[in-house]
Amino acid sequence: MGTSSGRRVGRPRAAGRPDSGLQPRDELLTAAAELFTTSGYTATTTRAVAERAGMRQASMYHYVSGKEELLAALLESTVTPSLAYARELLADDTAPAGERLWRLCRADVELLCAGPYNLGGLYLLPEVRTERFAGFHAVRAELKDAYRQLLAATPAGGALVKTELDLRTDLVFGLIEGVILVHRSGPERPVSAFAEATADAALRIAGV
Amino acid sequence: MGTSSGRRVGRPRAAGRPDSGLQPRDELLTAAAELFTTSGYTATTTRAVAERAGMRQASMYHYVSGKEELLAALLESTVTPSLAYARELLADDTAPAGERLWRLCRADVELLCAGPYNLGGLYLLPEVRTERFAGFHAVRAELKDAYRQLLAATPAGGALVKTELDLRTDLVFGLIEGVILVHRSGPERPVSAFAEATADAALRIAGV
DNA sequence: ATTATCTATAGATCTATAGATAATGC
DNA sequence: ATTATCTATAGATCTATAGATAATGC
Repeated sequence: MGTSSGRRVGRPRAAGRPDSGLQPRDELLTAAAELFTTSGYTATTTRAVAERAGMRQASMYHYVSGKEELLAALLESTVTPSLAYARELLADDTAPAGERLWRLCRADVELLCAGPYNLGGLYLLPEVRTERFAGFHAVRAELKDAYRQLLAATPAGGALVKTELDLRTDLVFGLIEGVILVHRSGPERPVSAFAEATADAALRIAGV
Repeated sequence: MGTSSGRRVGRPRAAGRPDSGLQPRDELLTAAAELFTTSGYTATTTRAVAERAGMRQASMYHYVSGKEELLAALLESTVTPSLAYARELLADDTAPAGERLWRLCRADVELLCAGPYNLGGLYLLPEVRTERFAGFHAVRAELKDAYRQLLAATPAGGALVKTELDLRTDLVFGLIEGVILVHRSGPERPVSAFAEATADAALRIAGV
């Protein structure tokens, strides 16, 4: 029996929304993604999230402990795919490091620009500095370290002392994140071309 | 009679704070800058701002119409100095365009990283997209246009069609803004060296 | 019986205004 | 008299819990 179409256990929902086909928790995440990015995290109320997900405010607590949990899940979802790809690239010795770095940059920009919402900006929220989001920070630090390792493996990068390598890494990482934020202002541009141009720029910065 | 030391008209403040020497409105702006960047804009209450500025919540309304006005003023203060410098550079034909672009990048990074708070991140707030902040957007757009003009005036930039020029401008502007945001994570680095490295990177992106 | 919802609400805010008060200025 | 404050508060939230309810499952 499919979970989406069959009758479900429990009291029916009050507001008869068309069945999205998503699990309730995913409905909440989708709603949160839209509201957090368009209205802001703090300004978004639990009621707004729940209602957009098709349930009443109190019902949300059946699935998540509150807004923070939604934010944590969304943040991790922005970095995890890039990190998985970065790990693949680190393990692959067949391609030169410069080319692998280029691919990582392109993939990172595409993943973050392709989504319907600008989740990339959420990591700047002051709340995110909290211990509560240590998981996200760990994943992001690992991603940044992958950039560093790929950079270090290039001919140009191999010649750098640690301080210099850290600086280059920050510049490349800053470009990627900054470009994602700026991209929103001009979304009429095709993402794939933009991602490639950014990857080119990253390599120029890296000095490869 | 100095405004800072002499007795002042009006009922004395309740909480006896040391006289900061600032005008009350500036005390509010300073308090808001700190709180907006550390606790977040929406999460910061009017009470918190007023109290940190040394007055009671209600007294704030004597100087500003609310939080929005404070945010608008802070945002403009982050772009106005860079824009003033950009105008100077545009008018100066003695130096080559590439060098002027380099100086603008360096100044922009220095101005935003040198301040005690990371005001640069505030422009990403969803609230800022509102009509209320049209003034800030206008100033920021003018600054971005200065980048574009300097880029176009370089030998490499002169050869670009409009689409290409826009792309390069976005990449350079994205680098500058992204780097400012990333910088916070490693503030043990001297700002001036960092600003110069960023300006170098910007020129490499520009293809100059 | 189990489950996913709902309704209702206590307790804790937060903003913006109204009106009182304590200084200086003339 | 003018001014910069203060205290008090109405009205409008918002979060998280308690307890009721309406389905399915056995």
